[in-house]
Amino acid sequence: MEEIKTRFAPSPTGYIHIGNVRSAIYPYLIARQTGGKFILRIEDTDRARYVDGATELIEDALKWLGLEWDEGPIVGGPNEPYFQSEREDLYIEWAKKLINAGRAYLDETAPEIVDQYRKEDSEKKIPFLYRNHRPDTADLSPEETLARWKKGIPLRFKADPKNYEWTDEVMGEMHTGPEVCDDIILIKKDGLPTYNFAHNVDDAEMNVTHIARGVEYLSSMPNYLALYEALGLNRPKFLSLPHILAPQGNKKLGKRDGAKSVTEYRDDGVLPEAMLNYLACLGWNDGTEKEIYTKDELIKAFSIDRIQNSGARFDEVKIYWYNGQWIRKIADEQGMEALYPRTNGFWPEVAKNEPEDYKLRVLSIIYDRLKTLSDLKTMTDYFFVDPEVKPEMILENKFLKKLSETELIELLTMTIERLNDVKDWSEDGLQNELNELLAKSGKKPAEYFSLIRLAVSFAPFSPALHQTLSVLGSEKVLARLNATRTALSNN
RNA sequence: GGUCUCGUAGUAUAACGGUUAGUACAACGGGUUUUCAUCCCGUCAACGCGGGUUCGACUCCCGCCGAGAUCACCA
Repeated sequence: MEEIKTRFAPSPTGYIHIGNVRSAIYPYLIARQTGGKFILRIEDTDRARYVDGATELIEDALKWLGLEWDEGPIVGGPNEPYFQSEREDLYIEWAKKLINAGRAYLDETAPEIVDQYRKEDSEKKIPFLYRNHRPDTADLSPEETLARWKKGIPLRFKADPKNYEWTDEVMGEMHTGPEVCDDIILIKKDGLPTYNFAHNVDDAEMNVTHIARGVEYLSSMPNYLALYEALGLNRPKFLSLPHILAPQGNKKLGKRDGAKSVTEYRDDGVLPEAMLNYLACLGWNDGTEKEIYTKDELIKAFSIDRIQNSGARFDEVKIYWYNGQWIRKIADEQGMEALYPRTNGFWPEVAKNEPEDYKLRVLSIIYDRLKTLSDLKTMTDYFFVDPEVKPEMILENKFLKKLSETELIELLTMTIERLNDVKDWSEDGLQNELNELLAKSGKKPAEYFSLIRLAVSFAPFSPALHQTLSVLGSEKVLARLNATRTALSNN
């Protein structure tokens, strides 16, 4: 039984955004599911578009998502190197096979001339095919071609115009006619291969069994199949993955649409589990109503034939929903201690020197309000520093505005006096105290609790009152209640 | 223009000839002793159009319409 091998083969032209990372996720899942290998290959044959450091960005994103590769940069493998720019000799070798087979020719036609051909055909309203404009060098014998070929002379494939049929694992049975077969460039003027040639050579060399990539390559398939035949290669399985669509319009999501990099979501406090879960389920489902998948569950449940064949729109609102689910899932299943390390770097500046166990307690009462970890930055200040006292926030509160200032002050006084004597500041203990205070106040819960909540936090929202007070502790609570009472008195 | 692909609510999807067309996000309303959120309950909302085939079509066939991809010495 042949070992399953899949690959992700990005070009180092910048960061990986959520529009293209899915073509890493599905191959990864296929490899893991079958006990096969997942290869990372860097397709850097376009020197003009090469961006320094982009490879690291790609590696970083894959690692964060948990898509570890078995062969590729850093880890090596049996087909090193995994950078196409370092495999130049190999492509030349394979190109010579094509020359010897009479299926490749030298072409020094200037790009301007090619443009001219294109224009002429367009005016004649016939489809532009380069094979209708083959130069004289196309008739040279393999020996002559080989003898004249040197770096700097582009090499073209000699197409075999006919019907092609193949199976796309996602799109189904495909067939095209001879009109789409053309002479594609194999080796460029700079001596490096084009994508069209290099990736086929590499996939063959690396024994890739499943080629997954965006649907934009679907229309190039006949030319690739011609190449397979000319080289005597077996066809792997092909998966054309539909595009992830931009928020507006129906076009493929790209950087121009503001597609964020995968790691930008990491920096915003999205968990990799949530991102992987969401992206995997954007355009795939297992037929059940299950929504939340761990990586292992995805590996187990994934199947190629349930990949959606229409484009799916990326929904930032839903990724945040997934993230909230995952924050709670980790806390509830693995404990707050497991979630806590993930919050590193997401606390407000004022929490910098606070003890870990205190922050852990804050997290434990506020985690179910988080959509992203970075919400901690804006939601927890008052746990670490005394809030600015703003009497108007109390006076204008929808539940409190009907109470007089005198009443408010009396309620605060009553609370301060009672809490002064309380020794048990546990959540349960405070729950009881607050219930008794509420009864004694004669106010509605919304009135009394809102007052105390605002008096100690001056925040638009906060966790349950007894939890908030318990975590803050008697000293802070009493000081803040006093400060608020003083401010109201002076108002 | 040639070739190819796609088409269920605002979004993501289920259904694989017979269901009141299911689910999730969003929106809206309600419930849980305050707020925000979680959680729970509910409401709104979809088969692109037109022909066939069939006792019966979201499902099969044809046409149309709409959307997208591709036609580079970019990948």
